[in-house]
Amino acid sequence: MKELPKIYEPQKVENEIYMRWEEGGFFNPDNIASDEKYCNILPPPNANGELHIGHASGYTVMDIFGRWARMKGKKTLLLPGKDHAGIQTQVVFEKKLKAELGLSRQEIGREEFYKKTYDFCMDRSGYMRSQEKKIGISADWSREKFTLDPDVLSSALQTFVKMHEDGLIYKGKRIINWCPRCATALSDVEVLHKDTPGKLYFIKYPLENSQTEFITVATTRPETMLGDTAVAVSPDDERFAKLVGKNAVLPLQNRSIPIIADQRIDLTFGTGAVKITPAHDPLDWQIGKDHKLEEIQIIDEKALITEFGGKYAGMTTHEARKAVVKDLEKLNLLEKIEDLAHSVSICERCKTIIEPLTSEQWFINVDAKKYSLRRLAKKVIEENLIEIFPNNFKKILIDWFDNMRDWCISRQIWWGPRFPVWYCDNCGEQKYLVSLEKPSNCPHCNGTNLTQDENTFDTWFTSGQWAHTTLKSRENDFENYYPSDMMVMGRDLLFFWSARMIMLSLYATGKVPFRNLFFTGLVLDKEGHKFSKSRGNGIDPLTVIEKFGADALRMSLIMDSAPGQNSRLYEEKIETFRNFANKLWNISRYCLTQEGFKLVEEISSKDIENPADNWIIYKLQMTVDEISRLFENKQIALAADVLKTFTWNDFADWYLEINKIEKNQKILGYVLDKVLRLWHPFIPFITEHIWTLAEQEKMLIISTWPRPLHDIATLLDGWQYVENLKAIITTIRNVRTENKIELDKKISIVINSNNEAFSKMIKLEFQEEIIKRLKTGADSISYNQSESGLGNSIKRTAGAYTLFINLAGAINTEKEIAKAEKEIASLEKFIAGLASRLENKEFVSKAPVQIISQQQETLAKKQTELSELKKHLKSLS
RNA sequence: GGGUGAUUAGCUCAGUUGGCUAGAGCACUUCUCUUACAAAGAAGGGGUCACUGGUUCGAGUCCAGUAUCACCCACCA
Repeated sequence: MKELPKIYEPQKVENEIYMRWEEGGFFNPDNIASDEKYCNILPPPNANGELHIGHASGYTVMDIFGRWARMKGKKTLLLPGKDHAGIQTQVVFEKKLKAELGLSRQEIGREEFYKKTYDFCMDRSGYMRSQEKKIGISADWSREKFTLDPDVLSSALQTFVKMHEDGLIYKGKRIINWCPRCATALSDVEVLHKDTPGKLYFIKYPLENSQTEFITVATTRPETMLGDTAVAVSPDDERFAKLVGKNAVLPLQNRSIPIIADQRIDLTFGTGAVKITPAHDPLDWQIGKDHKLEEIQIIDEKALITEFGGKYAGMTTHEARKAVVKDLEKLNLLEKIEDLAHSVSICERCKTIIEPLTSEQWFINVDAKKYSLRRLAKKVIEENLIEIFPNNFKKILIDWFDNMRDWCISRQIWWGPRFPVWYCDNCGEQKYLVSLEKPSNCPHCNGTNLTQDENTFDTWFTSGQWAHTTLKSRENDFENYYPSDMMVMGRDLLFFWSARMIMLSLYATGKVPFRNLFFTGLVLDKEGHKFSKSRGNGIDPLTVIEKFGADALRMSLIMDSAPGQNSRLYEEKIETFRNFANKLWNISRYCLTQEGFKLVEEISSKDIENPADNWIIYKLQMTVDEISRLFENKQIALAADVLKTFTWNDFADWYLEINKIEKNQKILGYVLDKVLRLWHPFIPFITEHIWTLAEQEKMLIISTWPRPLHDIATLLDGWQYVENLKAIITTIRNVRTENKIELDKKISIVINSNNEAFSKMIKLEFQEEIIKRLKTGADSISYNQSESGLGNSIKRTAGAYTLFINLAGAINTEKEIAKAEKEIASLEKFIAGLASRLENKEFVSKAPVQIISQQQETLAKKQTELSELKKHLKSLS
């Protein structure tokens, strides 16, 4: 056995291990023969940058479940990919183009821009792929996909064609969210709302044919009055009842506009009268539709005032607001201005203020007669055809579907797939043809000059189909792996992505896209802030991996947090898991350097030679059971915690120490074998590395998950013996520390027990040797069933035994008395509580028998302890 | 305006179907470089589980309400 370093050095082994996994073909499910399958289509990160810690967090969760499934013998497919990320990538790449070449996209033209952006995405994808490998994700790279891959895309566009045939698609002029900077329409979810201090302007609109009467409206956006086509009041508002049906004169524009009544007006807000601008406000647009009002577009797509804005034409909205307010003041029509906190819509990508505009766009009717996307999506969730974890997200998703409005899917950007919609130059835009391929001629007039629709798709239209389109390009994959078992995503993608995937996949395939939907929380910095570029608090996964190793990063991302709950990440935390990895390394180092050591896959009951073997096998059995149960419940953080306790506190702290004295290499090899397997999904690199050092033939990644060990463990008895032994040792150490006795000063111990447990001390020599050598400093141990002549010793209860520890005069009597008194007080209190509970008739009649007998046992034990302690106190004073 | 989550040790957080005196990591105190590991070992100290009620034999856990914080949704002009 070659010399092993004292410190585990992940940097030296991780790359090589990943390469061996890849070359072994273990990520490709085709190489696994099994009837059981497991599939997780990985969420595609945006191919325009690099991985951040949030990606790493999600990937870790996915990989843990994936490796677990693989070890359970399932044909396991983790399918990776990248998203072209329409608007975001265009924003990123335009900036890059400007910074590096000083060019705008208009200057290089649509075709060239698309080509350059594509190359950019390919380049980033390559880099991001290398990052994903560093994290250790066991994905099948031979199946990697990009949302713009021809097969993936064509499958997604077919859904559009089908939807069009089914009447779910319509094109229409409607009010939409317009980002003036991105120069495109946005869907509702791409708009953020930000509370901002603003002003509420009260403007007097003169009544028609009157010099003295006015109706006063309140608005936060006075410039939009240029496009007003009505004033609305509540039908229940008596103040204005007599004005309904009359007209007002729109100041500055001198147009006559009707005063109408509408249920949607809140008579308690402002003056109760609202100016209606159908072209520039969503609610006004609705009201305008219902009252057949004219729409006057006075703000254009660059957020400038149009020709319909009269003398304000060409101004920005900001300039127009100032000018309008000033002019109204001059006319004495501005009644007052109040401060008002209200919420402003901004673009999710560039934070520019959204201008609501009416515009010709493509929409998906999410509640069509023939097929209601949102109702059917809601139904599968209600019926638990998709299990959502944690479950509280289920209600949020259902509520969202209930309130969902039609989905605007057209964008006026260049980066992304164009609509498969064709217009004939002859027939014009009124007649169009939907077809994946460019038609050779127009079905209406046979003309051959056909041009494609300029619009590109909302990026969520294609990524919303990722769950099934990715499986369509290889024969049988769809049949084999759809629906997938697991989908993991950050909770911030709840509406953007999970909702769209459920709707679109359900529609396109008739089946749910996945059976389990697992939401992860956000990863925050040490202070609980989001990681962001502007804050400059980002943690680069690669830097962390370089410093602490991928395994430590993985552990720190999934442990100490509850599912769906946000968690914090910082160096000290990662360090503790790096320390754990090192602990596991040294445990293995000890094992591997033992004479004749090897990993052992199976044992039988006759391999158990001493009580410690018995004990550790029992503990291992409990751990395997517990971890398997927790995995089934998707509680991976708790599973890792249970395993950590077993590894460190049971195996390393006790079994290894005892093993140095009572060697049984077979059990040692067996336990380490199981420990490595159980840890592998969490920390694949170090476990695989140790596995290799142990000269295993097959790699750990494809080894089998430990079975429950009941067949062996049930044969065992007396495992509690070691628990008692631990108590004895701990008690002696404790007494030593309390009395400040140096370890090299030897003490003598008398172990006394007048109960049955004493007779159960199966192997006295074994016990004696261990007590002496496990840092107790005991040099003589004797056993006695009577207490006479032990008055000079410190007396302690340890497990089923009473110890008399003779410190050879070093005893601090005063301290000992104080301690005994304190202990007696707390014991008495505890016993009183327990006794009264056991005397309670209701408790005895209603509580489960198990609980009652447990508590009776405890009571008896504590009562004995108390009386012993009292005797001890008496002997001291 | 609606919703969700959080509130447990000095700090960061676990706590599964309600059940023995509520746990971990970090930090803290004392001791130890003992032949796997000082990135470690040994022994400790530290908590009215935000508050008020309720259900229950039994509540950190379930229910109702209150407070504070965080996040999400929303067409309050």
